[in-house]
Amino acid sequence: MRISEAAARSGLKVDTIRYYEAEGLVPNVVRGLDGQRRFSPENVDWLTLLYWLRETGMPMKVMQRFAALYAQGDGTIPDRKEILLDHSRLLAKRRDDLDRCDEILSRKLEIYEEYLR
Amino acid sequence: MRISEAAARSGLKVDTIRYYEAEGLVPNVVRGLDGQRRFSPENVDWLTLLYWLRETGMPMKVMQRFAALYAQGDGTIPDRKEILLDHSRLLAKRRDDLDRCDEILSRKLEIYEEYLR
DNA sequence: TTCTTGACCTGGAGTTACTCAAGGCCGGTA
DNA sequence: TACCGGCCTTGAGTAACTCCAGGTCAAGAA
Repeated sequence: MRISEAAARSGLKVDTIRYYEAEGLVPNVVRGLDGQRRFSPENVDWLTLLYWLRETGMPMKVMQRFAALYAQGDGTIPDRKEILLDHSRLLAKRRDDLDRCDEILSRKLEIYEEYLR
Repeated sequence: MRISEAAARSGLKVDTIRYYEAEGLVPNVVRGLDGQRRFSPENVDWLTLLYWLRETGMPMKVMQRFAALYAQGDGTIPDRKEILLDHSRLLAKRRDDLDRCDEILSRKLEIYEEYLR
């Protein structure tokens, strides 16, 4: 499929996909005879994964490493697993941060309520 | 107190505090006779709030607006309340994102496990 | 008293991760 | 044939820090 559809399906913007490809984050993107990118379903799966990793705060350097491993084939699965497990721990930390912030917000809002009475 | 202590207490870095002040995010910071910033406990509370707002994804423009309202006194509390409520809704969205990503990660990890057997 | 150290200051450059705009190609439709 | 939409590349712009150079100043050591 074309880049606009890949964007719609993955959640990434067209510009971001091109940028990610240039930075080596998207292996195996082929071009048609017209020079345009063609995305396979596997490409789109990969982009979708990148979308969620980014959305939850994975730095590009890590994504780059992850993509390099992905490009090297199934032998790198243990390493990739390690990266995803690390990220999963980051998610837990972020959830804690959200809880902490929620707490602070509700305390602040209570104080506001008192002023408003 | 001095800037390094304000940084330690709020979670922000020294550089970030100076940057935030320059951008108008930190009202009422006074200077000593030596020209150095002195932070009151109220300043530190404010910085701590900014820390958590940033940590959970509030854009600087919003923080700027929030700070401007704060600087104008208690009359702006309804507006500030609105901003914090908006942010609270953003937190809920982020929690959903984390759940969604967790799901995707565990599916991916399952697939990896299968390869590893 | 002079020297050194450490914390602070400003201004400006560098970084990350996009994001947008300019200018150009190409295939399909009116 | 003329236009249009979607694609292309290159390069500039933006957000939010982050770091660095070069300088001041107060306080303790020699």
